[in-house]
Amino acid sequence: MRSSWADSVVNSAAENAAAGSLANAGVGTTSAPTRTSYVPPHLRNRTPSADPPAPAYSGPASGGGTRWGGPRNDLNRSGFSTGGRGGGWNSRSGGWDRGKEREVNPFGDDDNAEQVDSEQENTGINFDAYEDIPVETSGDNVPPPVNTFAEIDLGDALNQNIRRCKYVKPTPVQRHAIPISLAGRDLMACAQTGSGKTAAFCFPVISGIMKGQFVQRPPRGARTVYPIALILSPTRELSCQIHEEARKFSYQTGVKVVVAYGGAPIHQQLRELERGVDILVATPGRLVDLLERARVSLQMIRYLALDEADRMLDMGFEPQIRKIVQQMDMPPPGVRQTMLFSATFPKEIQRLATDFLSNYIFLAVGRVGSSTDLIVQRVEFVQESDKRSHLMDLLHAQRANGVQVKQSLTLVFVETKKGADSLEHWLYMNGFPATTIHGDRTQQEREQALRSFKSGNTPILVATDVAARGLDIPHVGHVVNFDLPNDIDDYVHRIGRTGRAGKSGLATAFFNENNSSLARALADLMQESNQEVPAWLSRYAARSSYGGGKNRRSGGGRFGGRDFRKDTSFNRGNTDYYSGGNSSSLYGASGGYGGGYGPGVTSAWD
DNA sequence: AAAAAAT
Repeated sequence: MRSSWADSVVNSAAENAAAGSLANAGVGTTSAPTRTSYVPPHLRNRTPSADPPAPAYSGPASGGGTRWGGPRNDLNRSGFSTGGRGGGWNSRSGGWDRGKEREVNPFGDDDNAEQVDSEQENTGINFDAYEDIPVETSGDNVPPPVNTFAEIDLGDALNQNIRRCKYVKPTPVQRHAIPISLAGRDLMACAQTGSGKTAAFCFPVISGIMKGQFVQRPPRGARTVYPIALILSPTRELSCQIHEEARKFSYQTGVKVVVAYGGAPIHQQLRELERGVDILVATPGRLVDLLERARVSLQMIRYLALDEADRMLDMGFEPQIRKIVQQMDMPPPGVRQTMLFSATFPKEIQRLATDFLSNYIFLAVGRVGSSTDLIVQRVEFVQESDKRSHLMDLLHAQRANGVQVKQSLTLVFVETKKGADSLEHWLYMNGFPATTIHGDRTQQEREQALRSFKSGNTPILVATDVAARGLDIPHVGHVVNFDLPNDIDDYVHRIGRTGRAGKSGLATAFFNENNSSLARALADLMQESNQEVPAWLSRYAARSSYGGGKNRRSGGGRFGGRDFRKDTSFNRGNTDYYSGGNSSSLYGASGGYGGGYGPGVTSAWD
């Protein structure tokens, strides 16, 4: 049985489904297929007279609905009975009772949002660490930030979940991104994970789905589902994590969140989809599969969010993303609302991303604890042949220091999958319980490894870059870059696995001649974040030509990126990007934003 | 050159 709220509201629009592209080929409906054109969300659900032509559907499935949701009184009449569900957003206080018992409580508490669970410590965020974060916004008519959740009308159910999550007040990225998103604007946001970024794009989407009336469902029996929001991420584990968070936020809102990713049996995911989906969280490959099977249609997408957007648009992913966003049945920019989030945003990628955006706002949020350096970064010169024994020394020292194994996890990044396996084996042989996560392992093994690491069962995780981005693993006290990445942005993401949510952390890197191309960027980054830069590293940095190449900091300064529309070298002859009304605002205690790549400015990361 | 992402 379908159980997304949308299904409960209306079961209609057979003619649209029948007319809709490939998705419904062969799916028989009893109504005459009436070709209708796409109706943008802002034009839907007006008064009956403003609606598109009269509903044509008179099939056997229901007593009839209207296309695009129809007027509210109509929803109240037909929708509730067909779904057997109560409530709508206009009668929310009395509504949504059905399904409450059946929805698994993702908080694991007794359903009382007000109850304080003292056992469940630190699920929240250290908000004190966010006080003086610099924030920069640019674009036309930027909506002002909010200071409290109360200022925004997200709805009772969502507010209750916010309390359950112990979010007391919005983080900087939430303060700025939520009003922008609620205003319906497209957004390119440079913000650290672990500071409530997922919530920043989930809250407005959930709230919008709850309040919106853009409802569209295929006729009963059609196996195609029509999510209203799509969230894409570059790794399966990250998609899982976003799904888990989104489920908390949407608990008892009636908004249904489903995740789809590869490496896992597709049938269970298909079953979940058939039960109804409003928000689909997915990795690109599996989504393409679902689209080609016509099990998912993007026709009704109103919100598109790309997490780790710079990764999603880099060489490896770009074709797939273009296919999903531009070559299937997704509404174009300006019709859908698009939000791109990442901790780093190279300018080349920003330019690429404009293909997906419409009159967007750029938002940059400085690093967590920019004034207090929550992550201590160390670089040590270690020859390849000495790396293992050097790592062993670090681990022994850690153990000797009485760092509780269960309390402090160590994440070791290596360059290759083979290298990960062999290092894990060697560690294990030497008495350090370790596991590994990389793309050559089965999905089951990957998820098992992550669970085992998180639980402290194997407090050392050897990982490739599959674990570099977005994963929120509490208690990672130490990130070791056993092999340094070639790109400074990857380094930034990797060390961001520690020092999460305002907590402190340590990052150690093993550097040798093989990494000389990274020297300059690494030295700059460390200096910008007030780290001690070894003299030998500075010498390497001075020797290496800057070249303006890949390792140049994408944003410089305190942010993970700056709005490339302000960079003349990217705008020569393109006055569009200068189109007036560029408003810019700077919040924070660190003084005016200097711009450029000058030294001495605190760096942004993650 | 490596990593990730569908079967």
